[in-house]
Amino acid sequence: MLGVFRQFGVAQALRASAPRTVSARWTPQLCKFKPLATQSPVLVRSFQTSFPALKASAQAAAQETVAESELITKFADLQRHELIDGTLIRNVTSPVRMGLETMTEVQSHTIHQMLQGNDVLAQAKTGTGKTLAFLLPTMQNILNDPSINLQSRARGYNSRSYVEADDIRALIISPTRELAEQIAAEARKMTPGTGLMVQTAVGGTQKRQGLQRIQQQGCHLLVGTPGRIKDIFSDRSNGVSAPKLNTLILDEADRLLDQGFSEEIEEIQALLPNPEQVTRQTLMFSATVPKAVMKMVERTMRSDYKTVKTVRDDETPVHLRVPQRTVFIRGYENRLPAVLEIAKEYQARQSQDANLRPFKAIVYFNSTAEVQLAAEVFQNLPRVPNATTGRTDNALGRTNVLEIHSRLSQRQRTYSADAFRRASSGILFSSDVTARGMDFPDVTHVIQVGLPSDRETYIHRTGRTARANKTGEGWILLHDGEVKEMDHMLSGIPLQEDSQTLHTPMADLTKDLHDVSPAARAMIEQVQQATASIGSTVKQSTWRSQLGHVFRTFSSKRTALETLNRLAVHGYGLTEPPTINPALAQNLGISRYRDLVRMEGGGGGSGRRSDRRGPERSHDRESSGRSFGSRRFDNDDHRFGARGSFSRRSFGNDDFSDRPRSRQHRDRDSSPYGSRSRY
DNA sequence: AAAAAAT
Repeated sequence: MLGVFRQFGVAQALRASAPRTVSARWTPQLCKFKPLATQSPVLVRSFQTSFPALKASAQAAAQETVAESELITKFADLQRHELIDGTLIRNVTSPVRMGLETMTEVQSHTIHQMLQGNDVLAQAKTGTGKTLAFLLPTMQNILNDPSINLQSRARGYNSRSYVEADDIRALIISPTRELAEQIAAEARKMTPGTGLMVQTAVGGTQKRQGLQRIQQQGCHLLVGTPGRIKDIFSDRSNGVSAPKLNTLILDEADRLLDQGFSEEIEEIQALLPNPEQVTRQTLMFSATVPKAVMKMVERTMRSDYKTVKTVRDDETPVHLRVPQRTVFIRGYENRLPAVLEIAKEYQARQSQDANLRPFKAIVYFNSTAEVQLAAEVFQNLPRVPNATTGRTDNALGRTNVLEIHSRLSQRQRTYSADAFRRASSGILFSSDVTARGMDFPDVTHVIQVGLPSDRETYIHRTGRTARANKTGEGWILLHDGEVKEMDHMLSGIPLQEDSQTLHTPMADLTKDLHDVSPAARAMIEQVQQATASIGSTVKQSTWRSQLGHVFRTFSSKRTALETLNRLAVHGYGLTEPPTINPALAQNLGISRYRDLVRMEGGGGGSGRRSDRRGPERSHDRESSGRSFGSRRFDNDDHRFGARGSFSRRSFGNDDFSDRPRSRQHRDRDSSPYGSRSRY
C-alpha cells in the first residue's frame, strides 16, 4: 500500500484519482512543467519558487478558493483516492481509536493544500480539529519519502532495532507544555502500525530522560515548547537532529510569533537546515492573525503560501455561538462568592434536569497568584456531613477542585490536566496556560474573573467550552470600572448582561449581610470562612499581583484603588491594604492618590505609623504637606476593631452610598449598559 | 507587578 505512494507520489495520485483539485485548475504555464508534477510535490514547489513567472501564477492560484464540491470531505475517501495511507486512515476512522468519519472544513482544506506541498496559513476557529488537520498530511508526507526509516522496517531490514534520533522530519511547536503533550497524544493515536515515532520535548521534564527516549526509540515527529526545543537543537553532541526536516508547524502561531516568543522561534529556525537546501513546508495555525503577526508570517513562509480561511456559515465561531453573560459585581470581594453561586445554581438545576450535563467549569484569572488563592479557598470550603452519602461534602458536593498554572511543578500540572480531562464534574482554576488549544471534554462553563489581557485571550478561553458539537456557556465577572475597557475589548461579542440569576454579586460585603438572601449569605460566609485560614503574606502577594492588570483595565485609577482596597479588607480579610512600593506607585501613576495608597517603606506593614511616615513622605513628590493617607489609618484603627476573621473596617471607598462620585459612576456606566441590548 | 517559556 505504501509502495503505491512511494512509486507515484502524491501529486500523481491527486491527478489520477482526484482531478478536481487546485493543481488541475492551475494556469497553463504550469503544464509546461508537467514532468515535474509527476514527481513529489516538494519538487514542484521548489521549482515554482525559483521561477518568478511561475511564482506569480501560483500566487494567482492561491487567491482562488477551492470550491466546496471539489474537496474530499470523508476521511475514508482520502484512502480511496490513495492520498493517505490506509493504516493512518484506519486509525483515524476506527471506532475504537479516534472514530472520525467526516472532515471539518479546516481539515479538508488544509489537508488538500498540504498534500500539494504548499505552505499554509490556516485561520481556523477553536475546536475545529486543527491538530488532525496538520498531523495527517504531515505524517503522509513523511511516509511518502522512500528514504524514511520506519520502526517496523528497521526491525525487519536493519541490524538495529530502533530508528535513528537524527531523522526528525517534522517539528511541531506549541506555546504551552500541556498543548504540546496533547498534540503528541493525538499524534500517537494515529501512528500504530505505520512505524512512525512521535516524541515530545517540553520544559519541566527530565531533559536527559527525554533525550534518551529519542535516542533509543528514534523520532520522526517532534512536538514541543520553544525553550526545550531550542535547548535540544543547540546541543550538537546529543545526536538528536533534523537534517532532513521537511515540515515545520507553528500551532497557535499568533501567540508564538508575538513579542516574548518570536525571538526564540527565530533562533530555532536558525538551528534547522537551510530551507534552500532541504525543502521545507511551513504551516501556521492561528485563530486570529493580527497585523503585527502578519509580518512574521511573511518572513517565515514562502511567498506563495496559501491561506486557508474557513467561512462556512454553519460553522459559527464558538465565541459567537455560545451564550455569554456579563455579571456585574459590587466589588472584587464578590468574585469568589459569585463563582460559587454559578456552580451551585447550575448544580441545583442539573439535579432536576436530566438533560443538563454535570457541572464542569474552567475559571480563568489573570495572575497565577489569584488562581492559587481561589483554588485554596474552594478546597477549604467548610465541609459538612452528607446524610445520604455518609461523606463530608463541601458546598459543591463531590466536584473536583483543581488548579493549573506555571507556579506548579510539571507533575502537578500534568496531574491537574489529566484529572480535569477525566472528571465528569469539576472546577479547574486556571491561568492562561489552558486558554489556547486545550481540549477538555464536556466543559459546561467558562468563567472569566475580570477582563482578560486582550480580545484574543477572551475568545480562546471561551473556546474551551462548546467543543465537539457540545453546548456550553461563558460567564465574565466584571466591575463597573471595567466597563469602558470591556466595550472596547469585547465589541461585537454577544455578551448579555445577567443581573437576575445570581444574588451574591451585588451583596455589600462591607456591611452586615442581613438584607442578603439566606442562601447567598451562606455562600458568602463559606467563602469568607475558607479565606480566613489562608496566611496574610499569601494574600498580600496575591493582592500585589493584580495591580498591573487592574490599572490597565479600569478607566479610573481612583475606582481601581478603591476596588483593590475593598478587596484587601473585605475580600481577603486583611486589616489594611498591603503597601505599595513608591517606585511602583509612580509607574502605575497612582502616587497622587495619597488617601488610597499605602506607600511601602521603613518599618513594614503593621509597624507604628511614625515608622512609615518618614520614607513615605520623602518619596512623594506630589505631597501637599498633608498626609491624608496616614491620618486615615490612624483614625480607622481606633474606630474599627477586627471583628471575627473579617474586619468590618472600611477602607477607601467606604461604600457606594457614601460617595456621590462612585454612585454617579455606577449610574452612568452601569444602568444604561444594562438596559441596552446589544444583539 | 504582570500568562508563558530552559536550568
